[in-house]
Amino acid sequence: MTDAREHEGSTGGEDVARDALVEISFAVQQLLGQVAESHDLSLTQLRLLGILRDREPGMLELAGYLNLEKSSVSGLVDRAEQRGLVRRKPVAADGRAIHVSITRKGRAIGAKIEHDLAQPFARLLRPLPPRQRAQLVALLRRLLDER
Amino acid sequence: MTDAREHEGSTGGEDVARDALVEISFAVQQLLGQVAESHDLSLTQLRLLGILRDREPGMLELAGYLNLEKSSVSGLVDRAEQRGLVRRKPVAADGRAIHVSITRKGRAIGAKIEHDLAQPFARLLRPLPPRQRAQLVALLRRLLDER
DNA sequence: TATTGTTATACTCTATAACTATA
DNA sequence: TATAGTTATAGAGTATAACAATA
Repeated sequence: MTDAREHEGSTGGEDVARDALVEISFAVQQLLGQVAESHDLSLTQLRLLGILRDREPGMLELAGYLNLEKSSVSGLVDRAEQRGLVRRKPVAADGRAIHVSITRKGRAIGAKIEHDLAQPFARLLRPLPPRQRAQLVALLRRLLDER
Repeated sequence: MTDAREHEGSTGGEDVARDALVEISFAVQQLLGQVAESHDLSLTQLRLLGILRDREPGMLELAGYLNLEKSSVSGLVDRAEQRGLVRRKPVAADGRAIHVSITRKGRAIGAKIEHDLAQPFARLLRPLPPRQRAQLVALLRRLLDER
């Protein structure tokens, strides 16, 4: 939007790239948010279910995954537990610790949301034929994996 | 993550594409959020400043841009106004309406944030040489523009 | 009556600081 | 003392419903 590229030592195409990334990021977040909301879940709750799909972390570990304070996670897990989506399990080896696991209900809702996401993503990706789609994935993966 | 691709009429590569888009979206949001937070702004407040950079919308219009209820926007603008970032202006032609405009201070902070975003985005994009970067932009633009 | 915006209320999300219980 | 987790508290963000003022 600005003409920063004129003044700084940019490699070129940096701002259009930034704009495109910002826009796609908001588009995807909106999409995720809408589907989650249709199941009465916030994006954070959805992330929680996603993390618990194949893990049973403690609260601190969970805070790490979610990039939240442990006290925030307490509340998050409280609300999810009240809704029967997750469960706190005492840890035999350490009386202070607990592990958080997903319930059958939580897993079912997660699966339903994942299913519901297929359509919107298919629509979003429709403009790209398979070859270009693969190209996009390769480019994004390179950004993500070399972070 | 699931094997949905086995059961539904997918074009192929749909889930890796979805995963990549979700991941990049969270990465970008985190980046934006961190820079905004370093100026004590939420992502929504940052969006607000961005919208007001070249517009003076009414509350309903603003709610449309932000995809929020008008009452939510009232609070949002309240807080931004208290911090001196935006201003409510009465509209001569319609006694019910107001226009929201950005203050010099708001514009300055927005500019500072935009400046601060250059580095992190440059780092994120570093793995891609110019040609591939252009390719990525072209692919993303096609997704975004044909929504 | 319809429209623009605000207010009242309630809940989620988040953080900081203080606390409890266990190691 | 250090660590895992919770609680107390506060504020932002959001929605719904009711309201006030103007059109």
